[in-house]
Amino acid sequence: MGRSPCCDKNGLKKGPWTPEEDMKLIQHIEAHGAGNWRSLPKNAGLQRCGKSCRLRWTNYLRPDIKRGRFSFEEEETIIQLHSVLGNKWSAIAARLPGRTDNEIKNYWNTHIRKRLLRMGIDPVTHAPRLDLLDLSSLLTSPQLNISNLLRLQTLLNPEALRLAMTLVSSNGSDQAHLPIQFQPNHFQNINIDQQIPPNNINAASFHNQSQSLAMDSINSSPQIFQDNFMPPATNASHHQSLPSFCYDGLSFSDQMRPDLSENSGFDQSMNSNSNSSSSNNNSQNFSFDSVLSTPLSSPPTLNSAAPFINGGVEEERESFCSNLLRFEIPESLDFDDFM
DNA sequence: AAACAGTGCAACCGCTCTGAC
DNA sequence: TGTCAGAGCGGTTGCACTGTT
Repeated sequence: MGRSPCCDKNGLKKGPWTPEEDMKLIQHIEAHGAGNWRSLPKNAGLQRCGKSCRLRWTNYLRPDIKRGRFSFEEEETIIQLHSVLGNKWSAIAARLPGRTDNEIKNYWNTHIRKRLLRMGIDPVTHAPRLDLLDLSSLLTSPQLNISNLLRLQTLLNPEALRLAMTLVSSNGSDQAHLPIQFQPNHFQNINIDQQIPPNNINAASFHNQSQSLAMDSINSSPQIFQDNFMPPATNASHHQSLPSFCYDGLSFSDQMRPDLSENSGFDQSMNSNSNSSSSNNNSQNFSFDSVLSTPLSSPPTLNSAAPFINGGVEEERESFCSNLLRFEIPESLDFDDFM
């Protein structure tokens, strides 16, 4: 629409800011306040365009900017908010005092996104995806066999799982032991995602969480993987001892339920989750309603994160990231605020 | 020790959207 | 209603730092 460029490029400096430029900008804003970015460079004696000044101020020089590594809580909050808001970095930044949208975006792209991908979680949808996992490492795991894959079937992308099954079978497993679910064309019948109402974002989100929790158990340590996915216990009563977190409202059939040992990391994770829920009514039943009943006055709950606050190595964080994917969203949270 | 590759981050670009006038 | 400035966003670049060979 014939709009003039934001600044005259001729004679304007680009690139890293010098301390002198920073001082000029800070002193000018302290004296006159932020705003009028177009005229600010001239008034402040800066050879920069207004946009560059605005970005420098908002992303770096603002006195309330918090520098340094993201804490565990911040990281958790980013993931939680991103699952709800998507790439609305400014909206996310508004919930993280001292952090800028640009900083959060960079941190997401360089750290969180990569880590979610390594965990086999789609950073866009926050859904677990086996095709994003390092399948080769899974397949070389001594714990991998048909039984283990059977246990994974409720959690993973069916097509990817079928590929895994094919690979395992080709490695010498007896295909005669393949259950009916793994026969050709059967996976489409257990496509979990198809059971989620396509427009029910909340349901899908929490559905993703439950899958993410399980995926994290798989990914975080071989021992947990073994605990959760070694040959099935024959005691069917285990199902009854499980919280119904994974299944409520999702129409999982009994056949699709993972058979988890009572003392598995998965189970413990579930229990800790229900224990930390403000709506916990001492029942192990977990429904979306209970998740949504967290009071608005409290920020997104940071469950059991204390040992890793502002510390801990990357591996620790990864092994603990079941919490990262655990959401407690206040029922009265007005999502319109974000939009 | 040097060369190289990988990584993280600040900063920029180009575009769209929003609200004030 | 059109124009404009500011804000926001996704993508990208350049450079410093670090780890590996």
